[in-house]
Amino acid sequence: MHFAARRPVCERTFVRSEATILHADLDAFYASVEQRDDPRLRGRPVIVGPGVVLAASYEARAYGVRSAMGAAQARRRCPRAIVVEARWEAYLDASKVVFEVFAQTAPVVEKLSIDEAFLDVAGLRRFAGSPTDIAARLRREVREKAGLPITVGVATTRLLAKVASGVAKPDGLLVVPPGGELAFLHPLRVERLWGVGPATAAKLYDRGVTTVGEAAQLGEPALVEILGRASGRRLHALAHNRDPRPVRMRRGRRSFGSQSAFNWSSRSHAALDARVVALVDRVTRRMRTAGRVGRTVVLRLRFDDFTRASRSRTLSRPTAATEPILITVRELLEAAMPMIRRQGLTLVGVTVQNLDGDGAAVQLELPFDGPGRSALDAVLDDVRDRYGSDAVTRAALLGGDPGLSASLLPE
DNA sequence: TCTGGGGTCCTAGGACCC
DNA sequence: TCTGGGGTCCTAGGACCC
Repeated sequence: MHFAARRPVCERTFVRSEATILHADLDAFYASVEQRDDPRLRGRPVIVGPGVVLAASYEARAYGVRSAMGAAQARRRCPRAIVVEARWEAYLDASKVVFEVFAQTAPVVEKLSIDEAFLDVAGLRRFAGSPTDIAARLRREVREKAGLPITVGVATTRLLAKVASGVAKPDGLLVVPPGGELAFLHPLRVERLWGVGPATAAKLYDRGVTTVGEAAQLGEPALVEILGRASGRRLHALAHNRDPRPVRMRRGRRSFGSQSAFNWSSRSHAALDARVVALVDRVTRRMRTAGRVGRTVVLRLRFDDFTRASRSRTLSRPTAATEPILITVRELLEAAMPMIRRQGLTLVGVTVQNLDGDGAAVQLELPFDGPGRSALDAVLDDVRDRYGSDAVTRAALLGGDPGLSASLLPE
């Protein structure tokens, strides 16, 4: 017998009787695109670089090559590896094709990065089959249309779907059945959880915690004490497979940044300034293309010993113009010069955040192109594009002269 | 393990206002 | 005049992810 149990509405996002969340993740994405486009690379260890490993094919990973590894070390571990230079346009094109398949598969797609997304397939059973069927078909279609291998995890929560795809990689499909969540999750090592990196793992090891189950047993107060409030609570929730966040369209980005390695050993102030000008130019150009403005300008520095520092200043008005941002960055840089002279410099970066007054009520001004729904739709589309579909419910529309605008209330 | 470039979120202290 | 507590904004740093 199979029927939907009645549950209080407030539990709907917490408890699902069916695993309907898919996490779809392309395998060794950049390397797979290279193998797809050059038959000579198929079945062979491929490293996308150069300089640092951006992606390694599974053949290369078998030799211990990992992304973010230095090229020299990667070559030592796998001398036979073929190193190719990244082709960003090819990756963006491939990603576009894959996301079109996603969009045709589910009504709600949450993009996490160029090569992975969550899909919610709840309510599709009658005309699209079970989530398992849908996931299998998705993998087939990505293979056919994009020529790429993809792994899909299916579960009742986002977290678990992501963990499942991680376990199933490469070129796999793993469904965690409802009721079997904790049995699947608890034996895994804590690093499998989203947000547990080396620093958090080390703190947990100190307390003798190595598996998700052990973390779950520790209890929330103990985890908060070890990791701090937000991280402790989150880890406790995740260890019990409580991930109430629904799959939703992503809200817009929150910053624009650019950085590049820089060697201060030349001791040339002119060279450093030229680099900074180029960074500011790149960032502001991207902002103008996207039609976004920002208020907080951040100068990022990395020193010879790989420690980092940042210096920031918040402008009185948001902007995407090169000049005010460049002036600000130069002032921050001037103030930081003693530190740079003392500690050397290996990287310099510029980030602009606080976009559109982030967090506060946002005014979105659009030209009013006559009465009717078109201007309204344009404003709402803009809100949706920037802040996600759920933000529309928080947008208060203001009619006025000369334009129609929406005020986005803080969450 | 000698390290690229793009992001996100959280914390904590100080300034400032009421 | 002295004082408390709360809220918001800004700045800097840390951890994590792809």
